Amino acid sequence: MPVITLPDGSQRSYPEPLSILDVAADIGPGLAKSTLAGELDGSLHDACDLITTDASLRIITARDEEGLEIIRHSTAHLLGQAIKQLYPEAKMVIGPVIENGFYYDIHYPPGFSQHDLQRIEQRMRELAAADTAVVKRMTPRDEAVATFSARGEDYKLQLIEDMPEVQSMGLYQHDDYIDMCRGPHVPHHRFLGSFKLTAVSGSYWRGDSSNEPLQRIYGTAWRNDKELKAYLQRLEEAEKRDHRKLGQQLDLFHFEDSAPGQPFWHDKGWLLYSSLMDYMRRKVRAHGYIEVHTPQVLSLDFWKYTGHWGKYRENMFVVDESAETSFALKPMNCPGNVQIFKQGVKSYRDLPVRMAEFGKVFRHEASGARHGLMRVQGFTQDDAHIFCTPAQLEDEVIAMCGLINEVYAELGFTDVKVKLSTRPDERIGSDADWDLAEQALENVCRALELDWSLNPGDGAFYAPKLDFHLHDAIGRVWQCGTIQVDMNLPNRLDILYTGEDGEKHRPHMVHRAIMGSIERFLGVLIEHYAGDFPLWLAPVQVMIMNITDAQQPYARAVHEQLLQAGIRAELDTRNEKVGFKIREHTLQKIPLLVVVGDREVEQQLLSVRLKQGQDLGSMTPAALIELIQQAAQPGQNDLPAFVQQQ
RNA sequence: GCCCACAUAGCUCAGGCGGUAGAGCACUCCCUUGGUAAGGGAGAGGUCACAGGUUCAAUUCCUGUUGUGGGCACCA
Repeated sequence: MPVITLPDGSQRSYPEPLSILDVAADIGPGLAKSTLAGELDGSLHDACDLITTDASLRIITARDEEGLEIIRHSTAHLLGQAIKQLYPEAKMVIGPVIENGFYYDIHYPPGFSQHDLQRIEQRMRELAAADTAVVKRMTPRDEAVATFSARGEDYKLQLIEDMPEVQSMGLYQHDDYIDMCRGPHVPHHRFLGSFKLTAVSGSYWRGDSSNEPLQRIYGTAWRNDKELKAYLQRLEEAEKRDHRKLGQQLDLFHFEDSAPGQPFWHDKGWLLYSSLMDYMRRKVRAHGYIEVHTPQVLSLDFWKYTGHWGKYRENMFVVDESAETSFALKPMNCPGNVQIFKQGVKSYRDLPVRMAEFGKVFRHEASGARHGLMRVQGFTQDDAHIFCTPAQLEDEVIAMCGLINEVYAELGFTDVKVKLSTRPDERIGSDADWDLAEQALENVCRALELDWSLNPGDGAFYAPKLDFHLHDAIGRVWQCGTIQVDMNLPNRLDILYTGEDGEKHRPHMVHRAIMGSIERFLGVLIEHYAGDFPLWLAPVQVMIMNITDAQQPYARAVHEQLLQAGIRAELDTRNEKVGFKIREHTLQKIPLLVVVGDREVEQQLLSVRLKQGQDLGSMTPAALIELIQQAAQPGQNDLPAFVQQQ
């Protein structure tokens, strides 16, 4: 005699158990037709599942987020069906839902080519159009084992072995295909159809590279073709702001075979790079840091002493290993900074020492890991190490969080989330130290009311950390800043300070980076701004164009004047029409375009327009200089709005 | 490191079932001196990533290497 409570609070009672779909049908035939599943007392169930007791029920349709996930999950099963028909020897592994779609891992040693993908997708379309019902059956364990044994699905059998406590599992069948799943799934294939297979790649059984390799096929799936199309368009948009593409188009940097994973910065890219570095230098000085600089190449003995050789030799570039004294390029700045701290005797009066180093480090990466500026082999970190007393620890971390958020806001990132990563299984140091360090970080998160969450087990092997995740202009997340409370390196490298009591004490050491790798951060910035940098970062801030040769002397004089004022101005005196010049420099995303013709020369004025097209009318060179100096400030990231306010 | 692709002019790309290649833009020169997103003409430009192999002949086919792209694994 179940009584069903619906989301609007209304109740319906029924004489005997009935399915979720039955309830939907009772509410209305339209709802029944679009029912995908139901949420019963907070957990998702298939539409065919019976309701035997009183419960609250929410019908899930494609409009719900859960509905979309169900569609994606079922499309993965559709992929499975197509694969098994076309490649009967393939063994299905797992097919989960991911952001925007799904994938399926498949054991199929010959591998799938792009051509296979098209073939599979074609078959999926045929299957989706065939108007097939999906039938769920809760199946006793031994029967499920028998089913998958008969079908040669070795991996499904292993998955069953992984859940010894489960006595019956949901098997979903459509036509000749059977898959095991927690569900729910769509009740019928008419809900499927707006999908596309997007990529094929490799993966590993249980995600472990020492296990056998698997094939993974990625797909995207949506409620309808309109959503699918919109998604594919979003992908195109993201492609347009790809930093590698923009780096080429805007002449910022290039890569070449002679230096894999190391950018050649062109003048415009280096202006960007320098602007960022200048900005950070000013910032850290203002926040009480000292800046140091340590050697690039240090002896292997030193790296053995610090422990890096033991742990990271695979990723270290070694110089002349056969020589009597071997050296390696530094992969990290911390040991060098510690060496500076160790010079002389430190008193508690000297602490905290906030030591910044814009140190260039080199890390040899696995061949498949490199990726434009996002993963390079030689890069500069905006690194710092804070040496402090235990009593100072939390305040120092609080100050760092303040600095980090200030920098992000000025760079145009307002949506910042923090993850507290705690001790991993493989680690060094005592549990007592880990307790202390983790507690300090958590205290800070609470005290500052950061938007934070726990990421258990994801800390570095030597320290727990706060990681800062930025959300960019198109919603992607980038992990950039990090704060790591390290109780281990001070021990290992034996650093000490003299306390108030005259005794030697061990300082705490906090590693911290805001941008992380400058190279990578520039990649993020390029994509965030789509190459449209705010005035204070734009490599070229102003382009001066003459209309005919007659204005060349005046244009040159104005150019000089702007350069003298410290403005990044360029001059275009080419024999081209002004419309042509404007088009080119607009495409080069130069914020301010200045035109000088006879009228301007006569009145000693400049005709100014914004990249976005607004005409700012005429102004004197001095007025333009003042405008730029006021607008080109960190944090001032919207020139049209700034101009509007003037 | 693993899976699947890719590498042709400065850039974006076409081409060829084996007979050393083409377009647009950029570049150089000429005409044009034009007021806010492409004025016109001519010219120059390539060891078809690199190394082997097959072949009378390889940019094209095969193998390997390097690099790049999408993922996996890794990421102090």
